[in-house]
Amino acid sequence: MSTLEEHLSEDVAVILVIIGIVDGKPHVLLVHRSATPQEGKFALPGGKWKRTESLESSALQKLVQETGIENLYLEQLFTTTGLDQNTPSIAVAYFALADSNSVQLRNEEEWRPGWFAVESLPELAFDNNLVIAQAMSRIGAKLQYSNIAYSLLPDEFTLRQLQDVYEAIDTQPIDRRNFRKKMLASGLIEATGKIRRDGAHRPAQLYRFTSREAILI
Amino acid sequence: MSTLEEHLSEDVAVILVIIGIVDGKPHVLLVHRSATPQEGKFALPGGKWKRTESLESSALQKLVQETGIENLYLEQLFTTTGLDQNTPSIAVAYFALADSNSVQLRNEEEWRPGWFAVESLPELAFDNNLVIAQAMSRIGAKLQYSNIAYSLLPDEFTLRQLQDVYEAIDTQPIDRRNFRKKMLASGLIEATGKIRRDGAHRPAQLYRFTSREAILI
DNA sequence: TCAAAAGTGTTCTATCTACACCCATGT
DNA sequence: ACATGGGTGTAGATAGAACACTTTTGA
Repeated sequence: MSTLEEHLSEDVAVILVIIGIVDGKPHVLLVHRSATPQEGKFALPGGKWKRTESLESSALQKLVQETGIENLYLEQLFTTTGLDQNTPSIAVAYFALADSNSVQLRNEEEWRPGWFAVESLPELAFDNNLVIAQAMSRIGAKLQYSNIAYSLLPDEFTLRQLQDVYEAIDTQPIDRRNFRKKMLASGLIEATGKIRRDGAHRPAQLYRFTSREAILI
Repeated sequence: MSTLEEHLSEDVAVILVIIGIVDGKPHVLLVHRSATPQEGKFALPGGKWKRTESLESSALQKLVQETGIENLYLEQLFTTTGLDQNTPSIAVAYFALADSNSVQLRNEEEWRPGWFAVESLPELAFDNNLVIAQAMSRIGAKLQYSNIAYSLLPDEFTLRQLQDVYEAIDTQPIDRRNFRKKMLASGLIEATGKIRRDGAHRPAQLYRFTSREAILI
């Protein structure tokens, strides 16, 4: 890569808001900045856009690198300027949804990636707090009229797990009976026929999403 | 500006989907490309991002240049790569809504800007047809739960004019009585007390938007 | 037998849809 | 007087919200 191209590639960054549910609450994957600028702060994972590929490819590649998973829901959020006041640059933000139990965090001394509860984040580098807030807002809206929750859960799940995801994002309780009716009537999920025993109570039926591609309803 | 900076600035473009209603149908403002690449085709107006300002400022400046209006609704759509296969670059697309009767088109021989009906567009430069389709989809959705229609109309308007806007975007007829009830109940508009006479029929009351800032409902 | 979560139906309420007639004006 | 678009109310259908008891299991 020529010196010119190296310089050029610093102009455009891709950053990722990777959301997962941990302990029933939405968490975001953050890394620790060990280099300037904003050294010592936590920040969203990201990288430079490689001019030889599309933005989407760059984001997807970073997503796989951070989570070890291939088929997560990934959507562009927006593009901002001025991450860093000193060097004019633009950052294209994406958000992704992941089943946190399936994610394999990178174990790197330099970055120390980890899950952080969205409701109690520290002050992050750049405008990352704002970017995360926007992502949560978009996810909340989109949960209501799409099946993107598929990306927050394992292939098979109980209706209670599904409801937990909705309640974690909406942060308000949902009536169990109405939720079941609505989800089943939507056609987005179907029973697998299997049941799961996990405690001193009636076993729960397992469901799956009828499609694991994003669908608007 | 140094040679390096000139080169850098070519990497990021801002393009605008400016939508207005002409003859009861949605139209988009296009310009004629008189230079390579894609010479001779029509395209969305746009320009290079100036690294000394924010993306939003660049878009707004271009918007004023094309329409002569300051306070239009402007929203970022998304960012794409590969407008031109040869030189890797990214384009940040915005859409704006304008009262076409208030717009003063630039009268430039080189660009020849004009309004084109969205439903019968020619093949445009780059992926502009796709960008416009996405903009229309977003506008259609947003009309339902916001007041962005304010930007498509003059300050004072009749309920019929407002309904025409909605029908032009949705491309399906709406019941007049239900529409009036819903709009008035929403609180987004209020009567001005004035009436407008324009023909051999009962005069219509004029309304205004209670707010000319974007509001979600 | 007890605790804990799963499963299930009905009533009420609010919202959306469909629909027809009179009113004010200019010609 | 007539043609044109503005203005109004009601009834039926649909979707969402509220709400309590029985079932199955493990300890």
